[in-house]
Amino acid sequence: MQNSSPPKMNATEQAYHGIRNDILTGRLKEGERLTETRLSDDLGLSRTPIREAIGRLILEGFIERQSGYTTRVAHFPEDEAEQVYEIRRLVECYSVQRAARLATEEDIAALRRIHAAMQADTPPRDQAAYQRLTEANEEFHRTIVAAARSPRLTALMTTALDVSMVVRTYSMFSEKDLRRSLNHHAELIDAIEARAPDWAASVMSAHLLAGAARVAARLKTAGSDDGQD
Amino acid sequence: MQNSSPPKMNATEQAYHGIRNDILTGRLKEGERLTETRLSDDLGLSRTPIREAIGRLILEGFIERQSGYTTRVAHFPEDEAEQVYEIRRLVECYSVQRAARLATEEDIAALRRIHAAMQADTPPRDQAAYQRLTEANEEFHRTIVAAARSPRLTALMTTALDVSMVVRTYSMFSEKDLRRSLNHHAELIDAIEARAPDWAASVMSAHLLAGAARVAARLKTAGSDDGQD
DNA sequence: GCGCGCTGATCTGCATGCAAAATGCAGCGT
DNA sequence: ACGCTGCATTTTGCATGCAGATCAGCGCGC
Repeated sequence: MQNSSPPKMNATEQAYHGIRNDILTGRLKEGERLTETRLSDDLGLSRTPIREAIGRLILEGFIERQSGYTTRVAHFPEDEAEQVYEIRRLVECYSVQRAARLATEEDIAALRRIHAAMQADTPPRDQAAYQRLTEANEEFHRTIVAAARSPRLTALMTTALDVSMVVRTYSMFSEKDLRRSLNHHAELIDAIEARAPDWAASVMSAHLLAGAARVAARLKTAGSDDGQD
Repeated sequence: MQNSSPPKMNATEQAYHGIRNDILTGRLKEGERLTETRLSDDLGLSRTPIREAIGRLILEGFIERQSGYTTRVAHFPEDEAEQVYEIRRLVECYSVQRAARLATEEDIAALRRIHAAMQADTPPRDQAAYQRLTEANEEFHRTIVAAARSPRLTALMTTALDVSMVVRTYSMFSEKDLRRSLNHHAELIDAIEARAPDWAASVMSAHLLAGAARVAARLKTAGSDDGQD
């Protein structure tokens, strides 16, 4: 199910995304023991890329080393999604504050470009459009963090935002949600361009709290049909 | 200079700490190109642990992949230390808020134990005492984050707090600073025990801002005698 | 004289081999 | 019947080998 769509990816990335995906979709259950050999067999790769992927997943908290030679899938609390949104709120509100002070014209132009692309895909006509929206959204947020000109934040983001995909949000946005999200993005750009850090931070906070609320509402109703890609 | 003190460490950790140390002390200069072969020669290890260390250092932002086969030491902005303290403030204030709600009796007992050990070493009589203080301090903060019961936060912390050691702060604390820091710690424990999230967060904020101010003051005066160990 | 393509050297990504450490199971002793 | 010790197996950590990609310097053409 995840084999053919991204054609160009080196073995380590394949291993990383493959294992992570298997954890998120539940193919690898919480607490299950992992061995490099089995994973390398399952994914058709050698142990080296598997090792590197496992190392990263341990750093990110998806996998835990118990003692010596025992490695297990981590156990996730039920408030995982809420946690991710809270942490993103901390990091991204701060980032956008800095971005409002430090963003260059190029940064702002890039944001506008991404925003335009997202508008063109709203409402999304097919699955591919959803895919593009999700990726553009990530790119948008990543661009803001990059505009904050802090290598530390960027490094944190590659951990935290990747994690945020735990809940592949965009595929469950209603059109109303999507439009609101787009409006937030537009307002964020305006606030950055106006060099108004507090304005930008407030919008970002609303943006992420809205996202969190949507996920929370969804988790309350449905609990079964996840794991769609 | 970093070879004999920690006797038990596997090759990957050795590589990680070795390279990171060489970057922090300036032995590897900003922008310098790195090759696995040279590093493995320098550190007397094979390429495999070097590769894994490089991978982690890239995630943490110490090293950058330029294009294809070119890997360089990252370039650090001058406000690096300030950045680290700001990010820690975001993450740790939030952590201690959660800790104030979720900490167990064991967590609080552990904090008290660490605190007592730090008091016993204050004022520090020798270099070893400084070392112990630094480590106990890290352990204290890590314990608080762990008490927040959020794997995400913990994962973030292993990136962000490790980074914070960029500035090996404790060796430049005056006795007054040390006492204030200890008082903060004591107050943090009390606030957590009293289940007072906002109180705890405020103290943590003060604690880290005080630390940041100290570093800032130091960077303003001295700029030469760093790189001690 | 200067730019461009080409070739050799270098470097990374990945696979595999090997030794040491850990696991777990069976047989022994109590 | 139960716990413990010892051994076979498994698993990781690290080293090394190899192929493809990249880089750097040279010669050729303009």
